[in-house]
Amino acid sequence: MNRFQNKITLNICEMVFIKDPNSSELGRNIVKGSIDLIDELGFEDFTFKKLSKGISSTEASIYRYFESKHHLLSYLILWYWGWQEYRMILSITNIDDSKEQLKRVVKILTEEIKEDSNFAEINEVKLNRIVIAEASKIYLNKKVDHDNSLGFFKKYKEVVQMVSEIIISINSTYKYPHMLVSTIIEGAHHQRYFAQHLPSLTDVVDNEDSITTFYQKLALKEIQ
Amino acid sequence: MNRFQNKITLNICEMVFIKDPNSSELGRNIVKGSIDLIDELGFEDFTFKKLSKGISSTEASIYRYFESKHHLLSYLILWYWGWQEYRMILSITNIDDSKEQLKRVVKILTEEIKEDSNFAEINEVKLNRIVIAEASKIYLNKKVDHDNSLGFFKKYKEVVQMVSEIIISINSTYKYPHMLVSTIIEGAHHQRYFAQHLPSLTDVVDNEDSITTFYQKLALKEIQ
DNA sequence: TCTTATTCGATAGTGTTACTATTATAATTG
DNA sequence: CAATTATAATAGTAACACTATCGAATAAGA
Repeated sequence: MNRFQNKITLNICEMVFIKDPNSSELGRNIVKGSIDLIDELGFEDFTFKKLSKGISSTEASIYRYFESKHHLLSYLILWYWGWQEYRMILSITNIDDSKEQLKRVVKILTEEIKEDSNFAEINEVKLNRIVIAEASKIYLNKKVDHDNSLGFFKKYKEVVQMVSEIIISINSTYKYPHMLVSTIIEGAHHQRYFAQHLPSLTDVVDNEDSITTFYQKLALKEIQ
Repeated sequence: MNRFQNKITLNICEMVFIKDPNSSELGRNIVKGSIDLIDELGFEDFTFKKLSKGISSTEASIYRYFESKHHLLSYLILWYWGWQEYRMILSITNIDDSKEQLKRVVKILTEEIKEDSNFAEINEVKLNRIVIAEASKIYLNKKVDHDNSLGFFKKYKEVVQMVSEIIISINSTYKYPHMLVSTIIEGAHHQRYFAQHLPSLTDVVDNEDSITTFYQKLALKEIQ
């Protein structure tokens, strides 16, 4: 299983970092430490100063890897979507029925994340919470067009494109595949957040994954 | 028409401001000026110092109305949902068919906003752009539970509840009305933003409102 | 009209954040 | 071993998010 690790890591766009954090111990500590700290404090209260204390390094050293905390967050999100893409590809390998493929990828994109032992330095559960609570901040700002041109959202787009192609193979005349997919992904993230903090905006019941069920059914009904 | 103005304005939760901005010229300038400036600069680069210059006042004076820029943004969003609620109520008055009601409220929640001359001091077009690009920041942070307990999201919840009730009157056994409604609202906002900045995540075509069409159809198919 | 309270602008100040710059030392590579 | 590179340590800056104080203008009440 480990053979995938390098592949995914290396795929991350070089524009997002100054020096590849995967190339050194300090770099890996920055990534690992930032996941812990952003999850704990939220992105607003997260600073390089606090991170540097946590990993026994200095602010200036972290700046040699990432231009800003915004870039570091973008790196984490990019890694996440690379990882999700890899999980999606695995999950539909050898599955011929497109509807079954769709069900499986929607499950991956909407379910609660469990830790993946293949990537020791990344806590996927925490990273998923970060994606839910912080990811939109990397594009909801005035630098979005610039960052987009540097490839910050490439992996996310690939994921959307991949699911869209499955949808088209189910119904080749369906007009809004990308809209449907991005609605499902963002929607599922919102629902998980609402379930925790604003429950009256959702209908989540315990001991069943109503979020995944909801979006799986929604997708199939919609594209018929 | 003007008779609605006070009603909506007064409905805004008092916890969100220190002094009611509607009670003075300065207060109204703060609101008007902040809409212009947040739309122009984005919430991150927006500061009370810049705003105070723009309205020829001082930072300290603005702090007498709002505890922080976060509170000011929350006020704007709260106003927006109060306004949307009022538009929704008007749009379904005397309409008996629940499906037609649903189509109409979904249209209001997903369409491109035109200016409403009833509220001179608020530029609804700019405010809508702010809601799309900045609104999620008022709940995607560690203060969400506290702010929720103070009623910051009350109007948004009421809007979701109102549409959910229409859905239930169409299909009383439907299990996920709130999930569907919040998915539609957040989804539509995302699609408008993606259409501008990340077009490969959506399928927007010019000279037709595909976003409204998409969500109207999605809603009806889903609850059948 | 005199008093009192409120509002607002002006100014100053504080701690924190998001960086940048410099230097010395330790580790790695050729 | 020499040369390069990586890192830690330290210092410094401009901007930001406030807080505090004070005095002038205005409005409200007696």
